Amino acid sequence: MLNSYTKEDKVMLAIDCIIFGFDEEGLKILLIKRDFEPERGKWSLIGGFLKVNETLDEAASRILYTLTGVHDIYMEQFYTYSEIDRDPVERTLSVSYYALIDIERHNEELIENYNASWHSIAEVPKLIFDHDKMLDKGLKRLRRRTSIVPIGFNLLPEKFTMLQLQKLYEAILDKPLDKRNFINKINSMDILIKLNEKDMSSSTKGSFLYMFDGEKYNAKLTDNFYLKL
Amino acid sequence: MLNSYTKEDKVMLAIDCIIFGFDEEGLKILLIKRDFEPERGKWSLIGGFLKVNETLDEAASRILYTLTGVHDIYMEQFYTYSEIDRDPVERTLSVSYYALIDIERHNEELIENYNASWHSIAEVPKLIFDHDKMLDKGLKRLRRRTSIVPIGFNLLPEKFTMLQLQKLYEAILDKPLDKRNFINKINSMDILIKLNEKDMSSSTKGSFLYMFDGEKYNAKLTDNFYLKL
DNA sequence: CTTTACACGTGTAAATATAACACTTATTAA
DNA sequence: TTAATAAGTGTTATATTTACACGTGTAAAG
Repeated sequence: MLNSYTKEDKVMLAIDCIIFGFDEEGLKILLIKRDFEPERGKWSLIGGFLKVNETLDEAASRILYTLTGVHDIYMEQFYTYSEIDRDPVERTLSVSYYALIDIERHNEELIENYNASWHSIAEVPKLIFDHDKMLDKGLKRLRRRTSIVPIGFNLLPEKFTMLQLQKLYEAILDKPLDKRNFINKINSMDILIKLNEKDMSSSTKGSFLYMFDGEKYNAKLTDNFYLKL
Repeated sequence: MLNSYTKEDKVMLAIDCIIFGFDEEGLKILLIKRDFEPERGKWSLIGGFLKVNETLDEAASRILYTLTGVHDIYMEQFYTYSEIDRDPVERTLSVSYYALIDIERHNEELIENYNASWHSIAEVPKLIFDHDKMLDKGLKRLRRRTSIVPIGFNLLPEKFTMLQLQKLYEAILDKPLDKRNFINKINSMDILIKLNEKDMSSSTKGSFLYMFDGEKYNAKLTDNFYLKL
């Protein structure tokens, strides 16, 4: 804004989204196999273009909804990519987001229609354009964020066991955690509700189910309160 | 990219830059007083528009050079703002950067020509548009980054005293630090070169000058090596 | 009915990291 | 020679993090 308003250049803005999910096998991302040129048949993050009358968050929500059939997905914008030739067809910048969803809670049919599928984070194929770079940065951001702020719950069903939660953190941080230390840490934060309900699928004894207590968490947000796992 | 390439909307992209500087008085930012509409006479971050043939980093560098006369300024992109009416004149998104410069090393004349001036971080006036929000987020990012990665040196002259470095960190983190603990921490990182040269301006005894050792630092980057101040 | 198998749940001690704290030293100017 | 001033330097106490092992409850098998 050093100059007055004159006709400035305009560009196309893509939104590309890393959709993270989690199951017994670990951390996964949702990719689509492109059925159009360029790069037909190659794997790609989920994306779309910004419309002139929506915000980036709205565009990201729209794109996420289109593919998953789910509203109100947790997401965070993390970087804007602008290499001149990043998209070989036309000058396009891309604002990247990552999103966290409960892997059970999405529309299978939509995913199939769009040629999408889940890939373990350790076995992600080569992606188009600069999507590899995006994934790298997004994953790093996710790691940093989850170890500070309890956003990981977005990857779990509403009710979960302590072991599930631990496995989730292990998958995200890509390192083993000590069971007792983990439980002590989580409990000391006092942001979980312990239910009078057990998951009996994993053992004869059964393991208690927990829920994330968003209200308690929000009440604590004033102090600089964080995890560090 | 769920759809094939058709005519997608295009938008104007601004780049807005928080230029941080540091002197005896503390942490400062460079602001310009707008001499054009809208918001004439109001304070604003330093900005400009992306040209179709440059990357965001190039645009940011260009804008920084225009105002300061300095090349190769340390900078980091941190968020892209997209509220529909953030700019009342025309639909414009803004990619925000922060930059760190040695406050002594810029072109006074240019700054005057552009109606720019330095403002202590504690006394920043109301800014135009969503620039307040940008500053808030940028400052938070700077705080987090400086306490992890030694980027603070970019705000100091090449040679500096320990006390200067401590004052810098105190200014960025906005909290007092213990002198001995600070020096021990910094020394334990082993990324400074102690010069055989003293700054005599502050005391009769004089205090040793140091330089940041970028090579040593880079060599250590492999391990997860960080400050935590 | 008893035993076995299995994962759940729990606490303490050692090691490490952080935080608190005060005096001696070098130099110049009075 | 003395006084004044900021520089430089280590140790102890506290807090945090890590390491580590066994009793418990339940269902299925015998």
